[in-house]
Order: sequence, then structure tokens, then C-alpha cells
Amino acid sequence: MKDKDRIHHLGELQHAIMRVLWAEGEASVARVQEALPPEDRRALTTIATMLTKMERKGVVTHRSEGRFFIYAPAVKETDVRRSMVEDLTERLFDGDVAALVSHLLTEQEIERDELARLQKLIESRRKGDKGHGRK
Amino acid sequence: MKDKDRIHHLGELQHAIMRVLWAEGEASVARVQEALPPEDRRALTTIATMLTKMERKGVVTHRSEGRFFIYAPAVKETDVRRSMVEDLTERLFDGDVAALVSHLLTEQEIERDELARLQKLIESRRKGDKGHGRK
DNA sequence: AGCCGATAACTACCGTAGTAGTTTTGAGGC
DNA sequence: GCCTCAAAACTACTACGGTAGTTATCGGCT
Repeated sequence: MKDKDRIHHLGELQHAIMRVLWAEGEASVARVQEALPPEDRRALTTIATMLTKMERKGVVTHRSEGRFFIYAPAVKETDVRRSMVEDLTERLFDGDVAALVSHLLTEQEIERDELARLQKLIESRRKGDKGHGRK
Repeated sequence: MKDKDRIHHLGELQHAIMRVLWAEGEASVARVQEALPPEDRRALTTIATMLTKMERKGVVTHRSEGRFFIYAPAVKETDVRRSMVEDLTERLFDGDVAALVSHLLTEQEIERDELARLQKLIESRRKGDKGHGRK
């Protein structure tokens, strides 16, 4: 359970790469490089090295197509999200999810209409809590 | 602005140490060690080394009292929180705070009564948005 | 004054993210 | 069949968090 957690510990570049892979489904090294946002642009070899390391860690896989590799994500975006958010919640708010939400509401900027949307979300969450009722 | 961000990039142990410092106001190395939660307990020298590195990075300061050092936080907890939450929001949700809240609401567990509390919070946020209206 | 023990300083690792150059290799074109 | 060139593999380094032993130091006690 601890190992699984660690797998989702992605650095900045690794995460940027994953985002490409999640968006594209699969991609060659070159494709990854050109799909990266400009600020994350790196040398081809850097991307390749990173992908190798990421494969060793188990977050991506690859298959050979002719002379080059096609990489694909081996972990789901939602899993990474959940794991990272959980981690932060634990470290910053002692695992108190509501405290984090509260922080977001008071310390961060949210659009007026977004608030309305969230309110509706909470509403539906309060009644009929089914669907996500695992555990 | 990029440097400032990096300062708030605390590792697990560093963060645990900061939490002690924030709670106590200031503390000697030994005091930090004994105030750490059991799961973060480390050798005295480890804490000392960490504090040295943290001082070099600017997140803590120290003064000498007799033969030992008293460390104090040099950054505010709220700043670290905001910075880390912002970072996560950026990386996971493209900076969309509402998307993160939405994620928390749907993917994470929140107590029934917490929901009510949050709803009230949003309510007051929607009207009278002053107070936090910087930028 | 000198010793003792606590404390700071120094040193030395490991692991991982990030960065990229250099070398090898293999498939396609000539 | 060989050459070329791109892609993979290999190598090398920096930085930093984490971990802690070893050494130097300094203040208090006898």
C-alpha cells in the first residue's frame, strides 16, 4: 500500500509527460516532446531518459513499432490525482478534506458562477449520496 | 517569483519539522525531535542536518542560546499552504480551483455535517465577497 | 584547571528527478 | 550489401531530500 503510493509520486517533468500520454493515449518520444507545452520543452534525450526511468518505476509501458518506441500510460490519471490530493490533504490539513475545501474557498480565487455550481454539487452530495458510497 | 515558489517546496520530513516550529514558535533541535510525531522520529543528527539545510534555503532561522541553537520558522504556514495548494491545483487541474473542489467533493470522503458547514461557507462567499478581495 | 558530555559541524552515503552528451544499432534507401 | 541517420542505449553529472556516523568544540561541574 505504501509502494503503490510512491508510484504516484511524480516530479514536474514526469507529470507533464504523463499529461501528454493521457491526452494522446500513446505516443513516441518525439511525439511526446512536441506535444509538451513550451515551458516544459526539453532535449529529446531528456524525454527518452525520463521515459526509461518512468517505465522502470511502472508508470508507463512501451511497445516497439519498427525502430522506435511507442509509450503508453500504465497508471490512470484519476488514480494519480486522488493519490496526490490525498497526500497533500494529509500533510497540510491532517487529512481533513473539508479543511482543504474551506481553504480553497477562503484563500483562493473562485469565479462567482463556479461557486453556484459547487453549491449545487454539494446539494446533490448531501441528499442521495449513492454512487460513490464505497466504504 | 519563481524562487519564492521553490522556497515553499518542502519535503516530507522538512514539512514535519516546520509543523513543530509553527506549533512551538521556536525550538531547539532536541525539542524538535521529541515533538515530532512518532512516525517521523529521526536521529538527532538527522534533524540537525535537515535544519541546517533548511536554514540555507531560508525557511528557518536560528539564534544561539548558550551552547545550543534555537530554531524558528522563517516562512508562514499559510504561505506554504497557499503555495503548495496552488502548485497542486496548477499541475493537476490546470489552475482550476473549482475543479479541485469538485474533485474533493466527488472523489474523497467528507462527513455529512461538514458538507453543511461548507455550504454555509460558500453561501457567505457568494454574497459579501469582501475581506479577501486582494487582486 | 581539566575533564565530560552535550551540541554543532563536518563528512559521507543513497535514491530520485532532471539534464543532456556520446555511443551503438538497426531499418530504409541507394 | 553497404551507408546513413535517427532512435535507443549508455554514461555522466547536478541538485536535493533524507539519513546518520564521526569529529570538533565549548560550557559547566568537580
